[in-house]
This record gives sequence, C-alpha cells and structure tokens, in this order.
Amino acid sequence: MQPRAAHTAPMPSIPAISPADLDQTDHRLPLYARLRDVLTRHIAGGAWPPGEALPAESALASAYGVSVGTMRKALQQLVDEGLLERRHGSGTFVRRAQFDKSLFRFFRHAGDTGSGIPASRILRREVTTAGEAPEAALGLPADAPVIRLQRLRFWGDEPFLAEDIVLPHDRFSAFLDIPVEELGPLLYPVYEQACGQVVARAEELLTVGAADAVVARLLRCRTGTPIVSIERTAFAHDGSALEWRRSRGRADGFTYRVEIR
Amino acid sequence: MQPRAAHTAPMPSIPAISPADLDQTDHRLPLYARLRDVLTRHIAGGAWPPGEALPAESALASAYGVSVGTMRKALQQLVDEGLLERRHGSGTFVRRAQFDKSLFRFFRHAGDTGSGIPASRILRREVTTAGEAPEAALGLPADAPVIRLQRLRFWGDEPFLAEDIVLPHDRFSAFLDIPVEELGPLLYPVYEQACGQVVARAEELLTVGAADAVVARLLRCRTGTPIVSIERTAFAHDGSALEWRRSRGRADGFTYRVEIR
DNA sequence: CAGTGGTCTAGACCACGGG
DNA sequence: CCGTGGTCTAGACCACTGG
Repeated sequence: MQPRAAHTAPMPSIPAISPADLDQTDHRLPLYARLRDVLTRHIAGGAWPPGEALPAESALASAYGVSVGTMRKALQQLVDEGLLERRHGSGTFVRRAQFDKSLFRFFRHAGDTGSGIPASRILRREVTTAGEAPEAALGLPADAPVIRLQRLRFWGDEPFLAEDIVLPHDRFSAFLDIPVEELGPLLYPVYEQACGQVVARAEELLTVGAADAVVARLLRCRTGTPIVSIERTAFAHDGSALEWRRSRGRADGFTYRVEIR
Repeated sequence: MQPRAAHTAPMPSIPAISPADLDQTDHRLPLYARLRDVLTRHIAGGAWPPGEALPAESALASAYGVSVGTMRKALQQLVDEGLLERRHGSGTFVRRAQFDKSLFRFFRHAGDTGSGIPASRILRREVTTAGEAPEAALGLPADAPVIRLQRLRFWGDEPFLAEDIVLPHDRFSAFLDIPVEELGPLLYPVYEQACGQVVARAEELLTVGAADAVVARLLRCRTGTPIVSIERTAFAHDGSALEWRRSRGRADGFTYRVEIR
C-alpha cells in the first residue's frame, strides 16, 4: 500500500473523500469490500483523528455514490475488524489503542495492575536471512532477506520478556529508515504508518520450556528456569504473513488470557 | 457423537416451523435476534440433520412472515457462531463437529497426531456448593448448589489432563439424569441437548505451576512437576456464565494454539 | 430538538451449483 | 436450466445521544 517515509508532513485534517478513491481498489471485489478497503486506507493514513467522529453513514454513502445499506456493510466489517466503533445516537469513531486489547497479550507478574504498556528496549536490529521457524511461518524462501529485531520488555526496572521479531525485508524496508530510538513500545502502528502493512489477525503458539544461557542472562534468572514461549505469526487482510515473533518469559507469575468465540 | 438424553424419543424429521415460534422468544430483542434464537433451538433439537440443507432463505422468511433481508441477518449470525455453513448456489447447512474446532483446545504431547478426541473417564460427579474461584466466575452466591465433575483424559493409556468442571445446579439439573457411563468425551453437545444450554463463547486463563499431591497422582508424575493450568469460563449468548472448568496437565510437551482477531 | 446509528421492508439483479 | 445464496438499492420508521 502507501509506504510513507518517516519524515512526511502530518495528514490534512479534512480527508479528501471522492468516488474516484474506488478506482484504486480491486474491481473484482464487491462494492462493500472496496469501500471497506478505501476507508481502511483513510483510517490507517490518519484521516480521522482517533476518538473523533467520521461523517455520518448517510453522508459517506452519498459522497461515494452508494446506497446507505452498502456503506453500512462496509462500516460493519471495519467494526468487526476492530478499526471502528459505532455508538448509537452519537456516531462512528476510529478506535484508539486497539493493539492493547486484541493483539497484545502480556506476561503479568502477580503484583502488577494489568493496565498500561510496559517499557521496552531494542537491543539489536539487523538485516539477515531468517532461521528455520520464522521463514517457514512467514512463507519465505530459505535465503530471503529479513529484518531481525531483538527487544527486551520491562515492568519498571525488571526485565520480564525477551522478544525476537522477524519481518520480511521486502515489505518492511521503510522500517529501517526509522531510528531505533524513535520506536515506541508498540510496533504495529509503526508497521501501518511507515510501511502500510496492517495486521488483521494473528496466531499464537504457547509452549513451556527451560531457559537457555542467552535467555537466562536477559531475564536475569538461572539457566534451566521454567520459561513460557509464545510464538506469534501476524497476518494481513489478504492472508499473507507479516511478522513472526517469539516472546519468552519466566513461567512463574505468568498469566495468559484468551477469549474464544 | 451427539449423546442425546437417554430416554427421549427421536426427533421428528420434518421440523414444525411456524410464526408462533417467535412468541417463545424475548419480545424486547430485535426480530433478527429472535429468529436467530428460534433457529438455534431447532438446530440444537436436531430438526435438520447435519450435512443436509435447511429450507431456502426465501422459504424461511415467508414461513416466519419476515422479509428476506431480516432472515439473512439471522442466518448470518448463526454462520458467525459456527452453527451454520452457507454455500453459494447450493444451500444452508448445519455444521457438524463444531466443538472440535473453536471451543476445544488440548494439551498435546510431542508424539501424537493432533487429530481426534482423547478418551475420558469421569471419576466423580456430585452436587455440592462451589469453591471460591468457580462461584466467582459463575456469578453465583457463596452457597449456591452446583454440580461438580472430576474427569481424567487420556491419550491411549496415558492420563494427560485432570479436569474439574463446575455447573450451576439450577440450569443443569437435567444433566444429573444422564448416567455417567453414557457421557461421551464431548460435554457441550450434552449441555445443549439435555439442558438446552448453548455455549456461545468462552474465556481461558493459562498459568504455570507445580503439581500438588492430588494432581501428581492423577497424572502419574512427581509432586512439584511443572504443570499448566487452564481455567475456562464458558458463556451463553445472553452473557451469563454456564460452566467453569480447570484443566491441568504436565508442562513438558504442552502446546496451546490460539487465533487472535 | 436535530442528528445519529439500528431495524426492517420489498424488490431487482447477479453469480454460483447441480441436475 | 432452475434454485440457491450474494449484492445492491431506496426508503420508512424507531431508539438513542447530545445540546
């Protein structure tokens, strides 16, 4: 999609909505799906500030020259994907901090409040070729270039999670333009805004093992300490794999909550 | 598969559909939601054999005296819940074996195939009052009567999972009429067919701990062996809690897979 | 109160599947 | 070919929110 560089000017606050936007979408898709994609692009581009209302569905419908019912179907899909929130009587809103909720799960120690985002420090960022597990998960050939990230997360001063993150270099080359110091604790918004890559869903695989020497040093525990490992593969709307991530933390005090539907 | 209440007569193969069915639903709900509930009841009652088609949406709509669009919305909700499957050009079908897929997650040991349902043995069934964790999760008063089930699951001869299951006695009294020997490995279909309770979603909470004496005996391991515990609370469509369940198994060889949306 | 999203209708046309 | 579900339209009416 539209990979934007790190230094672009802020978006205009009044988004340019026009029926011509539809021409930039896949003509084979149904109209509501093309509307959904157009709106997704506007939302990802920051056209409407999170927390503020979009135009009314009737206004959007006439702006794009479609019926209200069709626009409703597009909007509803975005609600299902977690991008929008609709409030009866007041309007349609861009959801903020969606990543905390559905695509973000943490190790939690007994004492913490469970709210807030832990601090993180990036230990390394490099371009290499992926190992076996990541490349299989990302569907890449054995020698494809990838961006590899090593990160450590903290509650206060205590490291509790060691992360290895792997991104396909092709889609994420713009990610390398961003100084490591400017990366905040949340990466998915960066993927969206810098690389135009939107995470739609993810799979996680949990296992329990023992700390090896590297992990033990990072987490300040002994080799052999019980460790929980979470391998996550994140996917785009089209089903292609965007990111592979392995997070490891001490098993004591570990808590993982899932909603199943 | 579908264990039906022991003494009931077989269902009629031609379901009696009539607009009067709607009177038995909550009048405060929107029409499509009431249609959804009516259809759920028919499906749970076995009105349409799994794998065979329901009447066409237009036929259903006129049978209930509603418009096609409204009927479509009801049917779509059942698709989202996994009860139905629609195939363009051929029809609407009751899905079989839905419980394997979304509401069923297992401990898996390295060697197993990952397919199939493990055998299970029920060790105890009794009516008591719940402990602290279950009663809080079920939203019951401290001294409410509950049905408590202790169950052990096997891969072949090897026990790998010890389960404690708690059900509110009020809703599940019919469950006690079913002989323990007739209970198969899947309980949710029994809840549906014997007690009319349909599980719509669930929450699971994973933690890692050590085996106490009781669990160690059941799982044939030493006290203190690392153990994974999964606490699940299952909810009905109206949001009320139906079942609390804690499953514990050895941490080595443990695997848990989740899809996040 | 005016404006928003939520429900429901009635119908047209299209795309797919199987006989 | 016919019957199925999928898309899209145009509109009426209701229920909720906020000033």
